[in-house]
Amino acid sequence: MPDRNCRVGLLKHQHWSGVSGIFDRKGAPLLDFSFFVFPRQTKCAPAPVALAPPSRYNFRLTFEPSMSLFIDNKTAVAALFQEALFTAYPALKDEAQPFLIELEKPKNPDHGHFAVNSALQLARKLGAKPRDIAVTIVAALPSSELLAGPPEIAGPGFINIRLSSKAESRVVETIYAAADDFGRGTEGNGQKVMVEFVSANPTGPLHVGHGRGAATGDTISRLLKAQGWQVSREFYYNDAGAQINNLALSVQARVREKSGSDIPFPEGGYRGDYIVEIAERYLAEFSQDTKGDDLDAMRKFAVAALRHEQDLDLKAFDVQFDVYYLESSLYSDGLVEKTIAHLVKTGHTYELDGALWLKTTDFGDDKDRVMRKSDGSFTYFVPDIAYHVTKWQRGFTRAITELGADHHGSLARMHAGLQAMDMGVPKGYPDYVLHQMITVMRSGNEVKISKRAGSYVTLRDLIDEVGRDATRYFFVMRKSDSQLTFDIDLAKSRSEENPVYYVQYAHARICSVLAQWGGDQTVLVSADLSPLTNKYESDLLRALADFPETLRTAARELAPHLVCVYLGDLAAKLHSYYNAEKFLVEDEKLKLARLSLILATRQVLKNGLSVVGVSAPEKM
RNA sequence: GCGCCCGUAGCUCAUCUGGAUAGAGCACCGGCCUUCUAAGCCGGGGGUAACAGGUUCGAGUCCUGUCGGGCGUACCA
Repeated sequence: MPDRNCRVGLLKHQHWSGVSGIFDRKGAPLLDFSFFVFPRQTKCAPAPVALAPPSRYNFRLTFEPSMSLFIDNKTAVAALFQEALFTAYPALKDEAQPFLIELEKPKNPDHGHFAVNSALQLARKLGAKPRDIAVTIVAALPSSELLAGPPEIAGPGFINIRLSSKAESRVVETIYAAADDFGRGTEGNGQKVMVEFVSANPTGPLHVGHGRGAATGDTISRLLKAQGWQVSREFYYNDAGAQINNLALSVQARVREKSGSDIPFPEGGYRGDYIVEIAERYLAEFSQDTKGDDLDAMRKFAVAALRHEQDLDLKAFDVQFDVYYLESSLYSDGLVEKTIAHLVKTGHTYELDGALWLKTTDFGDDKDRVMRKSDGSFTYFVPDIAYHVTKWQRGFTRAITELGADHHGSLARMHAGLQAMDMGVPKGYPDYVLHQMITVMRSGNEVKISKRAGSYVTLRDLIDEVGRDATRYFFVMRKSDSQLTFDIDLAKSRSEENPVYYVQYAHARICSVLAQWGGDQTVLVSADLSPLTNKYESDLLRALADFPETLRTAARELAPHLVCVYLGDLAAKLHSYYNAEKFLVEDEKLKLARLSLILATRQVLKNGLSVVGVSAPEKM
C-alpha cells in the first residue's frame, strides 16, 4: 500500500508539519510511548524521522497500520479504528483518497471519550445500513490496552469509545513532563509571522475599542508563539497625513485660547480635554513668545505626548510591541514614491481627471482606487500598500492584521493593491482579524465614542477601575466578530463577577489545598493514579487532555475566545470536584492520587491563563 | 442600490467548522459552610436557534431568498 504521511494528532488533514508531543532536542521521546503502540505489532516505535531543519522539533511519521508511534490517546484510537476499517473493508484502502477515520468528542459524556460516525458517512458508499457497518468495524478492532472494553454502537450508527482508566490518566504524566510547555505545538515550525494590531492614530488616548484590539492581537500573538511561530508584534503609527494636521491645529487653538486670543476652534478639530492639557504642558515647556505659534513644533510635541500616553496604557495592559513602524518613515525613506513608480511600471494604473488610479478591479476590488489626487498629494492607500510591501520584504511570509470592523472596507483594496505589485505576494496576504465595535453603555445610555467630540471611555479608565486581568479577559472572552455591549456601570460594580475570577479562583483553591497538605510536590509527579475512578476525576482528566487541541484550534482559527471557553469549563470541573470530594483524605494512596490530579490541573490553568495574559494568583 | 459581518433563554454570550437531549453566566425560585477558600457547589423554571425554502442518513452550523441590526461603499484617514 502507498505510504501516507500522517500528522499525529490529526489524521484527516493532508499537510503534515509537525507532531504534538514531548521530545528532547535530539528528537528522542522524553516519555515512554510504548504504551501507545499497538499491542500486536512487533516492530513498533521506531524513532520518529526527523525532518531537515528549520526545526529540530519537527518530525514526519510515515503511517502504516503495522508501524505506528502515537503520542495522544485520540490519535492512537483513531489509528486503531483506521486499521479496523481497512481490515473490514479492504477496498477503501486502495482508493485515490482513502477514507480517514475522524474522532469527535461527544458533548454528552455518557457517550464515551470519543465517537466515530464513519458508519453513517459510509452507508451510501458501501450500500449497507450504518449500524451493520458499525458492527463490522468493531468486530475487526484489534484488542488494545487503550480501550475500557468493546465500543458501543449507539443511535443511528455511532460508535462510542471509552478509554481505559490507565489511558485516561496518562495525560497527567504528560503534563508533568512538559510543565509550562504543556499545550504547546510545533505547527508554526519556526516560521516568521507578523501580527499588527492596535495601530491607533496618535491623536488621542486609547479607548475601549483599542483595548479589544490590543487584547485580541496580543493573545493571538501568544497563541501563535505557543504553536512554534516566530512572532513579531507591530504597531503601525499613522503619524503623517491630515488627521495629524488636525491635531496640531487643535492644539494651536487651545494654546491661543490660553494666551488670550479668541479664535474659532478648527472645524473637525479634536475637542477632548487632553488637548487642553497638552496645550498647557506645551506652554509650560516653551515660552509662548518664541514658539507659541509654531505649528510644526506643536505637532511634534502633541504626537510625542500622545505616543507616550499610549505606551503607558499598553504597558498597564501588559501589551508590548517589537516594532513601532512610522508612517512618516515611508515618506522619508522614499518607499511611497517607489511604490507608485512600481505600480505604474506593472501597468495596472491609469490617469483620469488629473488623478492617478490603480486598477484594483482587476484583482477583485469593486471599484478602482485613487492613489495620487489631482492636487498631487497621495491618498492614504499608497503608504498603506508600501507598508504592507515592507512586511513581505522583511521576510514575513505570513502577516496578520487586527482591525476594528469599521475598516473592513479596506481589506479587498489592500489585497488587490498587493497583487498589483506583481511581486509574488500570496492572494490572501495579509490575514485579517476583525473585531466588531463595542457599544458602550453608561447609566443606561449609549456612549458614542468620538475623539473629535471628546466623549469616550479610555482603556486606562477600565484598567484602573476593573483591573488588568478582568479587562483583558473580558475582551478576549467573546468571539471577536460579535458586536458586544459593554456596560460600564456593570463592569465596575460587578467586577467580581467577571468570569476571570472564576478561573483564577480555581487556581488559588488548588494552591491553598496543596499548601495545607504541605508535602513534597515532587512526590505527586510519580503518584499512582489508579485510585482515580469517580466521575469528577474522569471529567477532569478528559478536560486536561483537551488543552493542547484547544490551543491548536484557537491558533489556527485565530480565535482566542476558545481559550477562555476552555478555561471556564476546566475551572467548572475543578470546582465541582472540590465540592463533591475531599482531597486531603486519610487514605494515603487516594490522597496522593487526587493531589497529583489537581496539581496537574493547576499547571494547565496557569498555562491557559498565561496565553490570555492573565495572572494565576495563589491566593484570592 | 451594492459589498462585508451579525441574528441562539428576559440580558450578555458559547456550541470544538455537519452529529445524538442546543449549553454557561447574570436575573428569578429552592437547597448546601462545626470538615481542604461559599469569588464556590447542587437542583428548578425559562428556546419554533429571526423567518421560509433547499442540500442529506442528520442543519443553529452549508446554499438560496425574505426580514431585522452593524459597518463599509470619498480625489477622508
